[in-house]
Amino acid sequence: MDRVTIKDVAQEAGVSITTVSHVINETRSINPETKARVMDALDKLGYQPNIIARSLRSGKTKTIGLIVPDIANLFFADVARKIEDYGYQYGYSVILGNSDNDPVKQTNYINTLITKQVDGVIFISAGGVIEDLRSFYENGIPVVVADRDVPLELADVVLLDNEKAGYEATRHLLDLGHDCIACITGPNYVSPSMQRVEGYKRALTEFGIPFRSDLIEGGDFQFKSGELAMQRLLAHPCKPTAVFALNDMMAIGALNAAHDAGLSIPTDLSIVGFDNIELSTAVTPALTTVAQPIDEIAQNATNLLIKRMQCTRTEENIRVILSANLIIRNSTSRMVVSK
Amino acid sequence: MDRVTIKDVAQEAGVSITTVSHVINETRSINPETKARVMDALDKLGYQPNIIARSLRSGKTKTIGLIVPDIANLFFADVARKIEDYGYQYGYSVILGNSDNDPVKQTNYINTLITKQVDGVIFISAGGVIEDLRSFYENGIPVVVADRDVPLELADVVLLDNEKAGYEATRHLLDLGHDCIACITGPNYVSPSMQRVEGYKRALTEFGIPFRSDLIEGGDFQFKSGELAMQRLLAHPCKPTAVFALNDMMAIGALNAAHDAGLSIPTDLSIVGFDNIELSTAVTPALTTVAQPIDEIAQNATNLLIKRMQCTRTEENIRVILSANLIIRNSTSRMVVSK
DNA sequence: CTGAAAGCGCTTACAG
DNA sequence: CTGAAAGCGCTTACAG
Repeated sequence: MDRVTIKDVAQEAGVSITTVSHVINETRSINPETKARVMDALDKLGYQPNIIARSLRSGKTKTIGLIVPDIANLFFADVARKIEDYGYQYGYSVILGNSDNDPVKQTNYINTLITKQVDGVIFISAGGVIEDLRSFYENGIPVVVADRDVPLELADVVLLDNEKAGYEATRHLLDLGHDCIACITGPNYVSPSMQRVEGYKRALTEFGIPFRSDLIEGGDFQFKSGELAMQRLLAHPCKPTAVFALNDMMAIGALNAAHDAGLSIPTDLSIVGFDNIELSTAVTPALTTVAQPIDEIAQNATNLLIKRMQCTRTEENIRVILSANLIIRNSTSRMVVSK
Repeated sequence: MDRVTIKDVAQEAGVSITTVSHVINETRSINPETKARVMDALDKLGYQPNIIARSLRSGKTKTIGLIVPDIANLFFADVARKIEDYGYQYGYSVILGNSDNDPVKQTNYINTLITKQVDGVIFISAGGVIEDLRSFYENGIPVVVADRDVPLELADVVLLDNEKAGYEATRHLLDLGHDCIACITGPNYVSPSMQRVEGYKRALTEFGIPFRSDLIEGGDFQFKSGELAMQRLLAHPCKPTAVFALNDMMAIGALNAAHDAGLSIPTDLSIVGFDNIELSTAVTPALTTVAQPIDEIAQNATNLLIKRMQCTRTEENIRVILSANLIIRNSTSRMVVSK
């Protein structure tokens, strides 16, 4: 039950630990017979390297930290899953930190990850005191900022073109003839929310429709907030005939509020979501939504980080901007000029 | 930018590293003045212990592994979040492994966690070759099995009384007058699914209703499977008036299939789910469901594991069986004796 | 082609 | 009350 060490193997094979180490790591050429003896010993004793010792020596832990704002948001769950997959492919484990949209928890995680000596971090901000990120920098830990931009130029960044995506979603509703389009936003200190709203405004302007701030309802990207926002909108004098919710979770909340109010979707109200989580096809009606390229986000973030960790990239920080993709399903339809 | 070590601190304070170590860990009494000097040096240099070195020495990594079958299932996402919280409280980080219901990935993760030398593991099985668990045992890594039972008595176990929960859910439908009650199950090699079905059968028997295997549809605990199962049930000659889906994700899928088929819930069809994920209140109608005590599950699992890791418990393995709690919402109603 | 030894940064018997 | 030194399990210059 006691762990087998390189020393045991050396003894078994009758060679030095140096040789065993070189056999294991293939770091120098070894007499084939010696090598075979070592291999046998390795096998016989069931040697497993102690990576703690290896880490101490190399200064690398082969571990990356991932901080997400809300793991119960299926979008982040998906992103986390993909990042884990890609990390695994390159031999990295992922320590997941769920900041729960709480800047204090976020700070705690940042400190934990530093203490744990992760080799790198993928960071999806919950907002708050982003100065914390500087600690990574000061500890020489590379960071890739994903999904939500952060006003500190200390990291590579992988983002969506949220402005364009917001524009296209709104444009879709405008093309269907809607002219009273509400918007349920995320927290306004979060860059994707702000930028999608910018896109929304641009589309309105293009169609000569004045922007009305009273058609903007603030949510927090969770179900409940979408439901509550929709309820407020339903009480609005200018009954909106369409709603652009800045994520699917809130769109689903809005859908329910509308159902509860006896509206039929999309006849009485068109709804567009954002993210294209799996659930968006599972609700009724299936949600028209803006698909995020989750796989690309995860892949780019992981790749950039790995390059930094392995120092194959030491140049300037890079900004990757990806494109979203409107998916038209059954929650939107041409405005009915009824009543 | 170079890490500050205990040696730097010793030099700064003009003492030995032994003394610094003892100050840090409060492991022996130190002359107050010396102590103050060391504290100052610690502070001034911003010393952070290198936990890798500490781990190498102590053989402990203060890390626990958590293996879940599907992180995109909100139930597991919630469990994971809670376990992480509790672990954090005791100074443990959590490495999350998502087996994706894939026995091969599960085996991979098991090996990764062993390699990473986690101090303990909380294991929610995806089924498959559970013999893998033995490797933890052989490496002296304590395991707590949660949610899904495993036919190996090598670990403490935290489970729900699934039979009783299944009974109560079915009983609720029977009390409402339903007598043709379908059941959408999970994979049948997974203990909670089997046991909930047992409870379902017992309730039927108690009401003198013969069990009909053609009213059982197999799913995989994901949305889509609930939807597909419901579609099959709708084509069933004996139109069931009620469905017991063994988790909320499938219940929501079933809800949609029913909506799509033009049924109104609960008038035409009652649906009971299982888990009480947040989403169950966000769909329309809100789901009657069996609430799992997620917090208790997480807390018990974490506590048992911590005791094992700290060797404060060395006795026989323990089995904690928790109770679920039926929550009646709007997706179930008295059977209408119509048509 | 191979080995003895230093060193990664800690903790902790051992000695005084 | 304090310190010198061994040792955790590796990797890797250095030497031959």
